[in-house]
Amino acid sequence: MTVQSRPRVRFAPSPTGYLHVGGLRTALYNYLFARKEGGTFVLRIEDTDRSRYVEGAVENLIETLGWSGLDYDEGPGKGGECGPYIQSERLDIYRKYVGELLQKSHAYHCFCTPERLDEMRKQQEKMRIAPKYDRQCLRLTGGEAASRLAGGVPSVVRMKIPESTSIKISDIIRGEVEFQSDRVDDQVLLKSDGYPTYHLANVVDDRLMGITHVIRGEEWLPSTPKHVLLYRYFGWEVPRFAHLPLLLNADRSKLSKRQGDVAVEDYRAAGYLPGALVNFVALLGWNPGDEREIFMIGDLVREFSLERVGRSGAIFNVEKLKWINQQHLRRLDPAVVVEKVKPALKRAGLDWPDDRYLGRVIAAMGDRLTSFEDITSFAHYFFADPDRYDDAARKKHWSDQSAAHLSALIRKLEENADFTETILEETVKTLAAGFGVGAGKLIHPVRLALSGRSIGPGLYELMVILGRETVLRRLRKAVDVLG
RNA sequence: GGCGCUAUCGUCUAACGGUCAGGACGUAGCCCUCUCAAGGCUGAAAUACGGGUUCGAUUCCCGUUAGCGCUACCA
Repeated sequence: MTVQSRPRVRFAPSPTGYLHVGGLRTALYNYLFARKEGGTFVLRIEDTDRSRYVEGAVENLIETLGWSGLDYDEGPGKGGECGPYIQSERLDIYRKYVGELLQKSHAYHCFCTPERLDEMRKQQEKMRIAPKYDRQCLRLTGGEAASRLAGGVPSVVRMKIPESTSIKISDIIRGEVEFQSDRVDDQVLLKSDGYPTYHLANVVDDRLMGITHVIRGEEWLPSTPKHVLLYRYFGWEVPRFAHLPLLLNADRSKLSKRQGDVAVEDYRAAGYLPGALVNFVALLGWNPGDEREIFMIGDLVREFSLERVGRSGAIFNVEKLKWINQQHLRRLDPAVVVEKVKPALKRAGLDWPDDRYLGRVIAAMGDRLTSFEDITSFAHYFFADPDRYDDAARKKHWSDQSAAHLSALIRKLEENADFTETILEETVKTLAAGFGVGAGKLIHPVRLALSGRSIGPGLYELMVILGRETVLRRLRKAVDVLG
């Protein structure tokens, strides 16, 4: 019996610009698993491709992860026993382990030029065989290799894949998966620029950082045999694997830019709540086993298990996200909504008298808001006089008598001392009765005059919030403009 | 092409051999109503196909098909 130690997991993104929602979900499942099991969640930056490095991407990644509410225990800016947590700062470590592989003849130097490799692949394709390194440099004598190395010939280090064996991996989500070694390429481990490739750095770091469970996207499944082999070459215990189903575009291809927003920042900017986005992506591939759908992050921690993660890819459906966001929004304290809505209003150049006013607007909008940004469009008229009148609404609700009706209402409102919902309702209804029409014949044109549209909160509530002065101004303008 | 993964309503999913195949988003209709939301009720909507195994397959096995992923000195 071995002592069951607390699990350690990691999220290991490469800093290519922004946090992808697929990455968010991978991070989330790692986070949930760690928190649920009382383990440790590590953040590691995999920046071994210098050509793809984006300035500021690491900071942005950390910031966005923080916004999402996924706090990590060890990583850049946080420290920990196993640092540094940025791979470009660990080059010496990788070189050391490559040396060990070389010494054990589990790896070899390769001097083939990119041009030659290119040509080789073309030939293989022409012959309709699987593209695979032809091991030309494996046949080099030790002396030949040494002299080329000494002569400064550019080289890489490749791992030597054993012949005719099968590599079985056991995946928590997918069960047993078997690969034939003859189908596996002699993977480059160390590039000619001295940087490691993902495969080497990933295995070495996972080992050195004590990672017990590798929870990552399904796209890594085909390269897992290489990783398993590396663990064996080093004599290390292989961690548990869990390959997550992919997040998909509407056409079922791997979720990508160009088919909608894929950056967490995009959803943040659109006014979605972090808790809602997290709730939504959690449900893409996992479910609690019953019919609950609305979860705060703490609930997710309590309920999560890798066993309940599905195997098939899931389409990122924004409609459902909107609904979930709305569900989260209505559970929020109105005072919080007031604060959250302010930045959106400022960005839109809209002004408001005070918090009390904002509170009333939000109360009036009720469940109509599906995001904080909505207030700038759906509730625009609470902050500025309408500059145009919706055509469809006008056609439907504005009649030849409307101007006369509104003029009469204006006179009534000028006389009325009180400006309350009750009084207003009575005024409008009495007036309508006097004209011999239904209240709707007045209500709709008035709403159009006040808001420029035909949708929104109840009319009397709207009038009270706007106040007598604004109401009168807008009514007069409408009579003037709409005739 | 090779290798691998996957396959339940349009979408996210439940069912771990026996259910009228359930829920949610979306959608249609009705109710409520000054509009729009919200809410309530109702409806349409799925086990890819073909073989097995079994008294009985969504469920287990095989095949086919389809989709996706990987096949870089990218991750």
